[in-house]
Amino acid sequence: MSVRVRYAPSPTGSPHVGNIRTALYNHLFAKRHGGVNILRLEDTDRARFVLGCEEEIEESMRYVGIEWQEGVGATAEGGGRFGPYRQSERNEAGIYEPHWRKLLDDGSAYWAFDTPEELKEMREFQELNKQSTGYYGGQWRDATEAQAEVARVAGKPGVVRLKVPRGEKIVVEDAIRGRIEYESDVVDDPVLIKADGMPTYHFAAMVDDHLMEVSHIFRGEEWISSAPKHVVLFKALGWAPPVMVHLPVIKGKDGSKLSKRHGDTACLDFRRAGFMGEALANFIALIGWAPGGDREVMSLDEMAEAFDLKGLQPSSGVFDFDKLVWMSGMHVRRTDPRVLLQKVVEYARRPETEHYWSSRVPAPGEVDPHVRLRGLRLLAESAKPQEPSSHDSPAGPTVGVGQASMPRFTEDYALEAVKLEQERTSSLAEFGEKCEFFFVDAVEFDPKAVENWLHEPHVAPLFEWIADQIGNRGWESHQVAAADWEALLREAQAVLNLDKLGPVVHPVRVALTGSTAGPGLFELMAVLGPVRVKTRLAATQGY
RNA sequence: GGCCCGGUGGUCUAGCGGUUAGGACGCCUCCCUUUCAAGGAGGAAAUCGCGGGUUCGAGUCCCGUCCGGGCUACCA
Repeated sequence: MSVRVRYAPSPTGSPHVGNIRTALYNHLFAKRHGGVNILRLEDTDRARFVLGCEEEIEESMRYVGIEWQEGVGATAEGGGRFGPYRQSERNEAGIYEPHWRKLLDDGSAYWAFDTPEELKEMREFQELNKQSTGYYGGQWRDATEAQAEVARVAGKPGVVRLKVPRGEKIVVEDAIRGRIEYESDVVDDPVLIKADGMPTYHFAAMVDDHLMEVSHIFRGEEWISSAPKHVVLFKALGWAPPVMVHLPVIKGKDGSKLSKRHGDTACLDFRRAGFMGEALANFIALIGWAPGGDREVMSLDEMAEAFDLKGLQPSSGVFDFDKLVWMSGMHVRRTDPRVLLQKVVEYARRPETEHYWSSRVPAPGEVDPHVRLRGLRLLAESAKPQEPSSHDSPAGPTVGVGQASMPRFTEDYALEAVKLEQERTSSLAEFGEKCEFFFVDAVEFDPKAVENWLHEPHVAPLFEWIADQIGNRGWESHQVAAADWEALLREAQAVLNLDKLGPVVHPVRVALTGSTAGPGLFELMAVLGPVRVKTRLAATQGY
């Protein structure tokens, strides 16, 4: 049997991470078995339809790296040979009607004309008598065609309901949990066709799954209690049901269902926050799925190769943001620096990035979003293609003729900066504040760092000596390797008669970066270049 | 209320009748080191929700119970 799966969201809002995880599993499973992944839109509820969210669905999927070969947005002609793939269009095309007509004809379904008031009354009565609530027939389940005709002629709006057999056992086979049995007497008769002529999820989704030859249904756990209805429906239609896979929910840190309260929950929120799609995919895939062994950090391809229904979890999981950050860092480190720079620049240039951070109130201990944005902007700016230069030095070509003129920022310079920060950065956004000092004219100092390292008496003569040496050695006209910087600073240590390298390294670092933390000093100096080093050293006078 | 699903350290999980209950995040200590990370080595942290059984032996099987979640719409 060939694997055909579908992600079938309803366009009622931007997909959150739980939805996207379902979509991701579809993709992984399809890829694992060389099958087909379908994107189908369940837009049968006109009241809840949200304009523009179809794009958000596709964006979300592309962001985390989900591929689909068929359906809405697929490259195939018309989306594929089972189109259309929007249920509203399918209904218009008359795809569902013959099937519910057939159910009506053979007595598997019936017309019901209850008013909302009548239904409400029924429910209240049931609750009062501690019965299970639901529609178990009322006066319409066994009404004659003549009675139905009377109601129809009277202009009463009617719905088509499935006639769930009574006194039977309904067995649902769930791929994760196994066999689940239901007394058919507690399964109420679901509406198949609404009064407005639209099919409900129960009907449209199942008919489509069959027509589209779907082999496995991946969907949220909240569907599990509707599953018996679907089993009955398939049987009534004379079709074999697909394998059902009910996925556990993703909860927030406090154990409740993930919601706005928990911060970012929409998939695209994480793109705005600067997480690479693959990292998010890796992280959410592992809530509810264990690849076996001790594997955790995986690419999409690796996950697809390892994906197996057996690793799926029946219990719900908590979204642990800290672990996402860790996972994200692991992916940052795995990424080729050139690709990484490209991603950072792309991120920096996306308008939503600016919106996201500028409207954000920083949590205690969180970096100032404005510093982050400034760094991102500078990074993107420098990575702009410049007029061609003959030499591709990391320090970049110099502007003007004077010896001490400031080298311009180039893409290569940005690349070197990203390379140096790569292993200590855990998201695209973080490159903002991490790389900022590479690009600014005047470094912003951390008061504490200044206090600790710039007030030592040896600092002024140290900086002076280094500046002199840069001049004396004629370093300003070319780039200087990290090893040469190291040699210079070690010499400074000897000249100033310091017993450790620390008192040399730390003040210089503060002068150059404004901070006590960061990449290796010598490497960093090699990237900044002699001119900038000298300038920054001089700028600390007065501190 | 009714029906259904779930329950291994704070979190994600391995386990599938016999293990000192393993790994990962987070936390702590140490090493590496010019700082911060990363990396390496350790540590604290789970009587496997609880109570009964079955068994020589149970996280693993059975029953009960508690807690959490879902559904109970002409929403999906």
